[in-house]
Amino acid sequence: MTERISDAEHAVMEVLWDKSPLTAQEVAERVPAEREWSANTVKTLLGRLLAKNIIAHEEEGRRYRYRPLVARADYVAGESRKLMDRLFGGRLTPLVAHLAERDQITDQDIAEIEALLKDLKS
Amino acid sequence: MTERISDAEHAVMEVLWDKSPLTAQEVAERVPAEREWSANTVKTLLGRLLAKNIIAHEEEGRRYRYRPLVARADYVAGESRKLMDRLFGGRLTPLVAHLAERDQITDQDIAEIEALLKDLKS
DNA sequence: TCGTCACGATTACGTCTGTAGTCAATAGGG
DNA sequence: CCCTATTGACTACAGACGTAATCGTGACGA
Repeated sequence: MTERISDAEHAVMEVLWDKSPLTAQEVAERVPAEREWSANTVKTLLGRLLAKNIIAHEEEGRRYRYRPLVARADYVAGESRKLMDRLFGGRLTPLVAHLAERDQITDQDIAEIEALLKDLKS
Repeated sequence: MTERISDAEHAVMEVLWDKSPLTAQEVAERVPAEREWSANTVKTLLGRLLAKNIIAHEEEGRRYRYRPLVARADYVAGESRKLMDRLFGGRLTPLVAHLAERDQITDQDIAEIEALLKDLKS
């Protein structure tokens, strides 16, 4: 039942996942510079995330400190699954195969994944 | 420079990637039933995809037949890359690792991917 | 020939998103 | 004690999206 996180909201979440709790101002300072957001924009996004129950805030003097209510790993799992379901019929193999074909996989990737799979077996 | 494909538009694209060219009516018939779209909705989406230059149409008597201008593989590659960049720092290994941890990978997946990687190493 | 139907084009409209300005309260400096 | 700077709340607003009704035109059966 967790509500959708938009792209802009996601940028805010990454900041909070990296470190929390933070004040609105601290979040604004840590958001990637490319975004060039005004402090107000960040506050709006924090407000929307609050309304969606994706973050919480605790009073600290005359301001708030915000912290995530959902774990990054859960979010990431959901997004990964959605992509696999939508584009690869829910299977991981076609995803890996696709990326391999596209030369988006390096020799090092191959070695790392092989090691990973080896650990998983047994 | 290819424009964004929204979620609803993507459902239409899947139909056309599966078979094309198709008339608007044929597309409507083939769209997954869960969507429960009216024929008009499908036509609107076809119109938007046309405007975005993601599909083309050829006149056929008093109607059109629509066909994709972008390959599914290209779209899929773009979406996969976006996900990896956004959530896994652009690396494939963490994606696989994440799914493995989450038990979203089966023994068969492991075997298949191992075979795949073996082929790649030539 | 006339009404109806099949199509694409146009228009509609509420919601979500990205981005930000404005307002009200309050705490701190002078 | 008053002015100002900070901070969260509220408001704004254009563009994308999901979903669809309506309009205009040409084809086709009666």
